[in-house]
Amino acid sequence: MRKESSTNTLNREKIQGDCGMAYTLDLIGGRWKPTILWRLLQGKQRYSELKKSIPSVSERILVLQLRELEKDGLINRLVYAEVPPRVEYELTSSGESLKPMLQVISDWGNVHRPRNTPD
Amino acid sequence: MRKESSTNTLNREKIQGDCGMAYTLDLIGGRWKPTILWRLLQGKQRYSELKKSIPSVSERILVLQLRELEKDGLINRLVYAEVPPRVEYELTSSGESLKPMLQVISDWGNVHRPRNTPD
DNA sequence: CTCATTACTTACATTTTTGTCAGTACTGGA
DNA sequence: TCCAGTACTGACAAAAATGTAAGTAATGAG
Repeated sequence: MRKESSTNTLNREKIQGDCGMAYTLDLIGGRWKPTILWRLLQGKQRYSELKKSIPSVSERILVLQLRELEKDGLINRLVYAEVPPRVEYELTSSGESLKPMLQVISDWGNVHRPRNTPD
Repeated sequence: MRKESSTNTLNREKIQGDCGMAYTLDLIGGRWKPTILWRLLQGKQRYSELKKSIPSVSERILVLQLRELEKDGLINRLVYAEVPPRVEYELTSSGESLKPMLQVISDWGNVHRPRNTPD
């Protein structure tokens, strides 16, 4: 998915190495990652529950974002040897440690963003 | 640059309307925005100074990111009627209000990221 | 044997972001 | 007239992110 040595990738890596902010933002910056993390802060969730609670993601993308969060050590994927399959996702301790930060980010946004009109 | 009604764009807008976190992350999430904001937290900077302090950005992208930050109300663009031209960028009060949040994001990243080896 | 259930994959297409490189506009001074 | 200096802009190209639609694997219930 990523070329190894495009200027784009090199720049990304360079910035992240220099700047904690860029690193953090890359981890939580995917389209659906904030939503997923927010859900998981409420506790462990099955794949199907996540899917239901975020109806506009396609499965492909949901899985993709979950895999990245897992690779980055923010969530755990718990597979139960059952049929039909059961897979649960939960925050790692590293993921949990995001909580205060996510709260601050959320608060800033809620103060400054234009709101959706509730119907 | 953006189609108005691609699923992609609609999803972005929907999420942002529902979730302060997604809104905030979209504002500060561009490749060079954290770096630019970090610079500007140190004070007003001329275009040429920004360019010099971030040597790997191309001018086109630098300008693009500055324009977006401006559109989103985080920075001001001050144009002096001089020749050769002089343009300075500074944080708005809204931009300044990001400071504690950026600090938290930066700190989290610095604790958790793998470091660049200093040469 | 067939079906329902769950958690995915795969192939492909579209949209968005980022980057390259060359050029422009202005004007005061040599 | 020609050039230096500053802050851009434009045409084009590559890479990355996101989305669509259809299919797969396993197995216990009926």
